[in-house]
Amino acid sequence: MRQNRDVTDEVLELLKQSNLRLTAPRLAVLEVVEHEGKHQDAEFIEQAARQKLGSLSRQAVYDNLNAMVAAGILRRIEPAGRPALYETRVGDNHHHLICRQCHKTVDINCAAGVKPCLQPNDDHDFVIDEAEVVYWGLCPDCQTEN
Amino acid sequence: MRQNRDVTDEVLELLKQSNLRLTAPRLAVLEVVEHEGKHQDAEFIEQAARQKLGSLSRQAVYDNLNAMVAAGILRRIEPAGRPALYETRVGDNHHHLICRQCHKTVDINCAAGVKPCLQPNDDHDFVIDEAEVVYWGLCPDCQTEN
DNA sequence: CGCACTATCTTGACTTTGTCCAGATAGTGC
DNA sequence: GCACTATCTGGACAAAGTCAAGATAGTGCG
Repeated sequence: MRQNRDVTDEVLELLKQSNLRLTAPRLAVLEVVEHEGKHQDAEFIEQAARQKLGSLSRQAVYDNLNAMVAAGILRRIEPAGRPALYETRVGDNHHHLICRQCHKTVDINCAAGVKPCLQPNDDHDFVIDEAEVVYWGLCPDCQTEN
Repeated sequence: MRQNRDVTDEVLELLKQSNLRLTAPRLAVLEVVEHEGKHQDAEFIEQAARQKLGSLSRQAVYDNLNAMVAAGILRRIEPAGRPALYETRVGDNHHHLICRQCHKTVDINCAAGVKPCLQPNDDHDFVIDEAEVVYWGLCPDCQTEN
């Protein structure tokens, strides 16, 4: 089965490079993350991908999400106290802005663009490879609701 | 019972202001977070506080940690994929640097010092109150172990 | 095309981290 | 010393995700 009409050649290439096979569950998960709106959690992805396929195990969803994060095809963000979210925009090291109330999540462009975009004054002799930034606040809708 | 010899008057004042009573479990939890080393998780705090008191329920630990975080006496950080950590240094909006391998966590002074220390180019009309930064890397020990 | 190799999927139990609930206990202000 | 209610206890429960073992199915190669 190759319903890869919705998956770019670039991504197919990435999958191949990581020895990741083109399975129906994998492509379904990928399409959900790419097209069903950004920053979805595993629960949503599971439901949507299962609907596409008819049936799909939870484990296949987690396996695929983990495999594709490891391969650099997806990016995972883990906001404090919330389930992990997945997105396809990788490689530009952008950041995230999350509403404290409704948890709406939007991308924030990173001025530097490359990791680590920030350098601490004192690195404690660590080798730092990433500066992860989460902005917290209230979205326009939640501001007026108070 | 008032074994508050190890708790500063300043903290006692903060507790009082938040209607937080001076209970043995509360003081034990506070002392652990203040003195047993920074950036400990709930599990460690529970063990250490229970040892101080003889017995202590898990729920009391979580209740106290949550209450004191809400009161601004403790700060909670939640590194991706890890249990929450607690620390007493509040009010200076410092950041954290975490080893990807052993999870050693150290404070990173924030240049600005006040929240939000970073402002995105485009705030999407959110009201942003905090920029949370986590630096990820390898600590000196874990660099050499490879 | 057909085979073998092994990545992936399925099912279902399990783990970790933490919350909810109800009743008993104990600080605190007056 | 009392009342008021914050807090503690014990135990069930919940969310998010992992582990394990066997069945299934992509893929490269001949």
